Parts: sequence; C-alpha cells; structure tokens
Amino acid sequence: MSDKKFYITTPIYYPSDKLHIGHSYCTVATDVMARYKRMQGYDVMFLTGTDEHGQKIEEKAKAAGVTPQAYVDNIVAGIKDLWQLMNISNDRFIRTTDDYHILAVQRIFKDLYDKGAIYKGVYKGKYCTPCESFWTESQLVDGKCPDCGRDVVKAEEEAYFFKLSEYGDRLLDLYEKQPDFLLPKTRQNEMVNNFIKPGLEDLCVSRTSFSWGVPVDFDDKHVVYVWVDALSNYITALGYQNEKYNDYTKYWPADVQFVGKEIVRFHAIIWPAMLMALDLPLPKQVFGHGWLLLEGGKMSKSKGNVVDPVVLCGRYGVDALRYFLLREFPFGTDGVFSNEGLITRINADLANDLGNLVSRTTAMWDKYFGGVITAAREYDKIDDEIIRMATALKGLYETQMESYSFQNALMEIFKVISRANKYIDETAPWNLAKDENKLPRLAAVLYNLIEVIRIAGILLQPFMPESCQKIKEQIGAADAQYHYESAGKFALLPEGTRVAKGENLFPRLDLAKELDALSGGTAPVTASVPAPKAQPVQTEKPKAEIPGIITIDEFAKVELRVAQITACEPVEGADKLLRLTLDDGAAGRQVVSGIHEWYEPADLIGKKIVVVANLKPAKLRGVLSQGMILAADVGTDGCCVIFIDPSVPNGSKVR
RNA sequence: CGCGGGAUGGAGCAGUCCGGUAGCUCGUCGGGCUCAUAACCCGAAGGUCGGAGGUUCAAAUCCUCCUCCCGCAACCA
Repeated sequence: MSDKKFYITTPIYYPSDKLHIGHSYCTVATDVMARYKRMQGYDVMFLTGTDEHGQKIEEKAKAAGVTPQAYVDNIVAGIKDLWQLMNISNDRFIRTTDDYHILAVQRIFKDLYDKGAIYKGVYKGKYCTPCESFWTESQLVDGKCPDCGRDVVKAEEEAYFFKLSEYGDRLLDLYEKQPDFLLPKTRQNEMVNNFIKPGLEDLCVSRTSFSWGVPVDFDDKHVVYVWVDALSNYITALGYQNEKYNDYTKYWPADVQFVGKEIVRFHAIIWPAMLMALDLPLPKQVFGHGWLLLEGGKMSKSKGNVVDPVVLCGRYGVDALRYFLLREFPFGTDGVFSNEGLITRINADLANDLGNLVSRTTAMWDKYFGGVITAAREYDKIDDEIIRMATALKGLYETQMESYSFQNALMEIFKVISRANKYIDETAPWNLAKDENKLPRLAAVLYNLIEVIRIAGILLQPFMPESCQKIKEQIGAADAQYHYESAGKFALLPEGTRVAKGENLFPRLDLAKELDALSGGTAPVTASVPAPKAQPVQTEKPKAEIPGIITIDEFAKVELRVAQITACEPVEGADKLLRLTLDDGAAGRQVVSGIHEWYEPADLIGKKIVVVANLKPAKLRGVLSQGMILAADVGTDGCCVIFIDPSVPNGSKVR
C-alpha cells in the first residue's frame, strides 16, 4: 500500500494582495483530495506555494517603499497563516524566490535554450525614450505613449522566445489520446477552439524591462518571464535541477493538478509544451475548477465584495467553511457564494442532521446504558436497510471522490445520516427503554446508530478533520475502528466501548442575526475597499496610520473639476463604453466611461458632472480617455452618475 | 456569425451523454414524536422543464431556429 504515490498541486498564488475565498476554495479542495489519498494509504505529496516575481510586485513594492523581497515576505507570511488556519496539510510550500528554485529555473532555461526550444528573437514594438518603456501597438493611446502622451519611436527589443508554435499538433494529439488529461471536458473545447486551432504563437519568455525575476544566467540583461519561472515550480519543488530535494523521480508526474479555469490555458497548453521540450513526462491530469462568484458578479476588490475566509472561519469554524465550499458547488463549474447559503447549509446539514444525530445517539447511550456498549443485542429486520446503506457507503463515496465530485461524495454520506435520523423515528428507542425486556433491542438500535456515525465520521475526515476527531472521541472508537478500510465494515465497535456525549459539534445559527452581523455589523465579512491609488501599502504592518485613512494632502492630489457633457456617443464595438466630450472650462477633453449599461447618450448630453482631471490618460477600446467621471456604485451591480447643478461654471474645482 | 456555459415549482440545484413515472436541498403550510442542538420524522401545496418548430408510439432529454442570462477575450480609469 505504501508504495502507491499521489502527487497533487494547487497553483502557486501571486502575492500582490491578500488572498480571498476563491484561493481558499481551490486550496481546500486540494487538501481534501490529499487527505483522502493519505487516508487510503497513499504516499502523498501535496504542494502549494507562491509565484513572487514580476513587474506588478516590483511596482507594488516600490509604491510601498520596500524591497520586493520584503514586500512578498510579508504577504507570504499571511498566506501561510491562512493555510494553517484552514487546516491545509500541504507537505511542501514553494516560493519562486527560494534559492533552489531560482537556480533550477536558470538551469531549465539554459537547457531549453541548448535544446533549441528557446531562441533569441526580437520583440517589435514602440519605444518611448523619456519613459524608457516598450509598448505594443495595441497599448498605445492615439499612437502615443500611454504613460506620458509623448511620441514613440519604432523600436525592437531583444527577447527570448519559446517555440510554442511547434506544439499545436502534439497538444491536439495529447487531448485525443488522453481524453482525461484536461477536465472537465468542456475546457478542452475552449482550448482547442480558442487557442490551438487558430494557431499558437511563440511565447516571449524573457524580459528586459524589469528586474524582479530570475536572471538569465547566460545573458544578464534578461530576466525569465513568468512561464518558465512559475510553471516549473511543480518539478523544482521535487528537486528537479536542484539539490534541495530529491524526490522528483518518486513523485513526478503529478497525478492531478488543480487549477482555476482562468489559468487552464497555461497548464493545458504552455506547461505540457514546456515539458515536451524538456523531454519530461506530462502530468496525468489537469483539472480546471470553476469559480466562486458572489451575488452580483465575480469577486473583485473594486466591487468590495471580497469575502474574507478569516472572518468566516473565526465565526463558524474551519470545518464548517470547508464543508460548505465543497458541498455547495460542483467542483468543475462556477458557483455563487452567499452568506445565506453558508448559514443555511451549516444549519441544515451540520447542525440539524449530523451534529444532532451524534448528539441524540450519544445522549441515549449515556442515558440508557451508562455510556457503555453492551453485547446483548437483538436484531430486527427493520435494521437491514440502514446497515446495507452504511456498508455500501464507502464504495459510493470512493467513486465520487475519484472523479473529484466532492459534492456528490458528501451527498452520499448525508443520505445515510438522514436515513439514520429517520431510523430513530421508526424504532423509537425511548419507548423501548421503558420495557426491561426490550433492552437488547434498544441496544441494537443504538449500536446501529453509533456504527453509522463511525462510518460517516471516517469518510468525512478529509473534509472536516477536527470535527471528525471529536466524533471519534465521542463514540469511543479506537484507531483500529476509525481508519479507511474499517469504513467498509459494519459492527466493529467492541463491547465495552465507552460512548460519551460531548459538546455540540456544530451549534445551530440564527440566520437573521448572522446575516446582520456579516453584512457590516460587528464582524464585517467584506473587506474594506481602499482606494487603490491611495492605499498601495495596506499590507505593510508597521504603519501606524489607520488603514484606509488618507491625509488632506493626499486627497489634494486628486484634481476634481466640474465639466459639462457636450457630446456623447457609444464607442464603436463596445457594449459598455460611452465616449463623452466634455467642456471642462479649459481646452476640453474626452473621457471614455463604462456606463452604457445604465445610461443612454440622450440621458447625458448637456448635463454637468465631476471629472477627475489629473488622472493618467488611458486608451479604452482604442479610444483615448482623459480622466474619469464620478459615479456611485449602487448595490453590487448598479451605477449612478453624480450630476451637478447646472448653475456651477464649467471648470470649477471640487474639493 | 469570436469562444464556452446556462435557462427545470418561491430560492439554489440534479436529471440531458444512453428518450419512457420531473427528483433533491432550503423555504411555506398541516400533522407526528419527545432521545436530541425549538432539532428529528411524515404529509401537502407549488413546475405548460426559456420560446417556436421537427423526429418519435413517447422529448426536460435528440434535431433546427429564436430569445434572454453568465463567464472568457476585447471594454468598466
């Protein structure tokens, strides 16, 4: 048994900000799978980590006034805390800034170069001399530098490219011959139709425009761009091309790699192509799971609807949250997260069904038999069904778990738990207890119940490790009766086992009260929404200032002016954008605003609004936007432009 | 015609591949029980399975067309 290995990975997360419930979702799922396989006796390697290089981190660190390393160190510490809080049992944690990884990436890069899979080419684009920045044609704003608005010159920058274009056929072949390589199936269509069929392009794998990355050791102007650096973590963490670890041959290829659907492309196209180039085996399977959406749309900081897992764990317990995440949503598709759903689920399944079953069963053992399991038990044929269900459960569960159908696996377990509650009603133990002669029958009923609990407790362990440990203690099971194989056998608890009613496993929650608390009462569930520009450093702890508070000087940097909309029309080819021509009391300007969903041009022409006048210009859908207009978010999906009294002159400063 | 997913009782979902009594959870209403966390158990109400055609003895399920929603990409500065 111990020679069976199982290697599973999460993506490595980008520590530019705090993680949210979506990251927890993926990591919990991976953890459940890892625990499940360990329980089955596999030698499991469960890897997670962080992808710490790149321009964005470099910029964030600069804005925070710290080194990139200090910046990521801080955030990564928070991530590790979160995983500890959520009971994540990862065996290893890789940081792409780890020395051994950096060394290995350099070796891999060189190896790919030597094999001819990477070549030095030119990256053609436009160059802004004052800004020392390269831009692609599509990034330009009216043909000028998007940063400073000045003219750009045609320029070429050298860069290394990976010959991704050569792998299209081999990838199609892979999908065909190994239909389970990428799951769910629908993701394959996306990959093939969107990327492979139109033709893969060579991939730029080095940059010279920033320095926070792994240096290319044979060409020190370059740093390795994300692909080779980040994706290779899955093998460097095992010791590939480095001496830190030594179990690459033992664990690779990965048995399954869980990734979010947004990065399926990287893991199902670029990653296998890279491995092909290196002549290494491919992972057996990549699973692209769905997203947790929030009511009103995708989770995003700008919507202020980022659910904080720390708050939820603190309030309801880690196990409850872990259970909810995997019970409520099918793993492959998107699901909508709501506080109401969470509370309802906890109450219905964990408190009412499971918790209460344990509670009433242990209480009856205690009350009628002093908590000691007796040998004199009288069978009745009404017992057959529940015994049969309990005995068959392990097999049903296993089938679902093997296909990552966590939701169905849990449903199977709860079917049996439900049946047990019904069985109590059918047998009415409290009546049996009234008659001395019926004590053996009573003992049989309670014994069947405690056995159902034992089996459910074992199988629930990957999902709710802490609670299942408590269950084990309450029913007095020894290790020998609480391991995976024993979940397939009924009637294992021996005579003399001591059952002890403990504290309620999952206290019942008051829905209205909890919703109130979560929606901003005593325990806000949504993260505060700091203005992104003013608050780049909220992760730096030593700052004495109150988070989210800015000084009046900082506010003064924002130049707000009254302007009148003189013309307005939809931006061609865009659903949401309107092009507004403004009289700002000065030279005039145009602003592109994403409000077409809520406003028609006729609603706006002639109206006066407030414009952020000194915002860096940007190009939206190819159209220059010089500033932004103020509007209120209404709910999670509404918008209301702030209109100003017509008597206020254009160009008036607002403060 | 960019790609993909979806539309099933009040809410959230399963069923669709391999046509044949439309199922689950929550909620609502009525009843039962009292061991238990005001929990548990039983019953009821509530659905023209997005729309229109077609195939078939029979369609939520297969085919065609249409409408609407969501996600990806491009576009919320």
